[in-house]
Amino acid sequence: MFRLSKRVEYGLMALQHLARRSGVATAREIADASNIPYDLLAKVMQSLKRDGIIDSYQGVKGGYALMLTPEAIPLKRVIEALEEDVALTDCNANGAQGCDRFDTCTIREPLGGLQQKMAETFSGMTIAQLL
Amino acid sequence: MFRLSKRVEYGLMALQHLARRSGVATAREIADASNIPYDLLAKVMQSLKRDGIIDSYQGVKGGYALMLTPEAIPLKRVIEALEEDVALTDCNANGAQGCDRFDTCTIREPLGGLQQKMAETFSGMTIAQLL
DNA sequence: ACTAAATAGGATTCTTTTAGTCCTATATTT
DNA sequence: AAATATAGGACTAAAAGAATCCTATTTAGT
Ligand code: SF4
Ligand code: SF4
Repeated sequence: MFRLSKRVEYGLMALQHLARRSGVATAREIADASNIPYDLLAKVMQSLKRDGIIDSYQGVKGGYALMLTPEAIPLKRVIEALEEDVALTDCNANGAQGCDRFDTCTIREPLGGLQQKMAETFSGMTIAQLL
Repeated sequence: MFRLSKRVEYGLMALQHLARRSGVATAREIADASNIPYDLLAKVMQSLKRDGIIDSYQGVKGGYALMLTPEAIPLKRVIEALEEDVALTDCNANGAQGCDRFDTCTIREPLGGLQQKMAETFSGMTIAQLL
């Protein structure tokens, strides 16, 4: 329980790699360096690109590069770029539609506070702290 | 991602219920009150009992009651009583056996720190804060 | 002694999520 | 034109999570 998904782990490794080399790196290069499945990493990179955390260059000599300084990339952003529905509870993620018990639930509000604290923790750590 | 398991949600509801009534309550009563599947709750209660958070009484007029004051039951304990392998990463949960990349992994240590912060968050909130 | 109501716990099944793979299209450099 | 990259859809496999079923044991009350 509470595991970071592989997508997120791979994403962090990739961002760390990019931050260290501060230049362009290909998905293949990163996959080889970190021993992660290329196909999966490719998807992860695409998601990070869509979010605007990294930029991409196609074709030969292409690859990926950071769009921001490592200090400006909190883990929270990385996680949310790679996973939808990041939340402690269904209600927290999708409101009343997320859970039948929404109206009667007696633990919903306190858990909302907890979620808040979690978010702060993940906002407080950045890629810079992985270097 | 990051969802509390149903076991944990149900466990928290049950503990809240017991804390509010400060006496004995049956699994059936709690299940009905909170709209949760009885069979599943029954397992959850057994786990909480094994951990020593609650006590149980068998037979007619039996049920469950808190062994501790609500203030003395941090969420961390509840979660760990109900789930094994609570950790952000496989390595964090099972050490080197948990992951092939253990030796070469470059994000392991920083994530360890993050896990630490998470643990503090969950230690800092107790059942008393659900009342 | 018997019955009813409760916990204890094993085993199994169903569902959902996560991880991984495969294939094709498009862009760009040489 | 060929080689090397990203882009992205579709699919499959594996694992985790949730729920259910069934049987045994304990205990209060009659
Ligand atoms: S409303 Fe209550 S039961 Fe439903 S998801 Fe939120 S916390 Fe869980
Ligand atoms: S060693 Fe690295 S890859 Fe393996 S589980 Fe830990 S963080 Fe993830």
